[in-house]
Amino acid sequence: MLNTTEKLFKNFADKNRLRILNLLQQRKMCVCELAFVLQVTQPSVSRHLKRIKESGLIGDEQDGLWTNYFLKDTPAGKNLVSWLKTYLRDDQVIKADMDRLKKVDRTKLCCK
Amino acid sequence: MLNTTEKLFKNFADKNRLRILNLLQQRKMCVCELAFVLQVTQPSVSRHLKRIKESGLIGDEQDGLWTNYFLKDTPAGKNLVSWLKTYLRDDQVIKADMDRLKKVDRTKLCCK
DNA sequence: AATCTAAATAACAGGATGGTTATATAAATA
DNA sequence: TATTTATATAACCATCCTGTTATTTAGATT
Repeated sequence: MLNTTEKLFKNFADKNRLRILNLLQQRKMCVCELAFVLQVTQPSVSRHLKRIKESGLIGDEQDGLWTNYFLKDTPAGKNLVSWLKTYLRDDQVIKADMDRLKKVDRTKLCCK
Repeated sequence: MLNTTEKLFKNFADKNRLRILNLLQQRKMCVCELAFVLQVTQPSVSRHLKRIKESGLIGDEQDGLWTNYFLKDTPAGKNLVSWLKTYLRDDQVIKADMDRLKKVDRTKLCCK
């Protein structure tokens, strides 16, 4: 319980994971889309996703070669994530993420 | 903003800081009381408190030789901490903390 | 002024974290 | 079946984290 809570909050204790959670609130996304929006490497995103998934906050589903990650409907998590959305709305980095999110096209991304 | 949020959540991303925040919700406490209840060393508690204080969640006041730490009334923090209280209520470690909290007597503690 | 004592700080060790590049895996397609 | 491609994993490195013990600081007391 204490351990679960610690793990839950660890998800929110990193800038890039906050950005990922904020993005997944908009829509499900694959790894290469997230890597593009965050502007970090694909393995880095993969590892963040793995961690968040282990705490039960997100799930994934296969879509051909792509793996879509999405927010799960957890009692504790959803509240925190939706709180995030409003709280970070005016942040410059978050805004820039949202802009890139609109432009992203998964068919033109990744290792090509 | 993103940085502030990251720092805020880092406070909650450690077991002992969760315990400290939970305890401070009961009453203001000095360092040696916290060290006794958590059963860790005084310098360890001092450093945790310093970190939490830097994020603005807690404040401190002098009381003779003692330094009392207390939860501050911050918009973001208070919500999270009160959520903590109910969420962790049934945890064994937290319960044991509460028991020790009742027994603690600062006049008989510390390096003596 | 000298001495106690609660708290802060310094210094250290072991382990976690987060980024990178290189490589392996597995689904889709030729 | 061979190849392509999105993702996962491994290996490495620098940094941070958290606990410890030893020491310093500063408020009280004698």
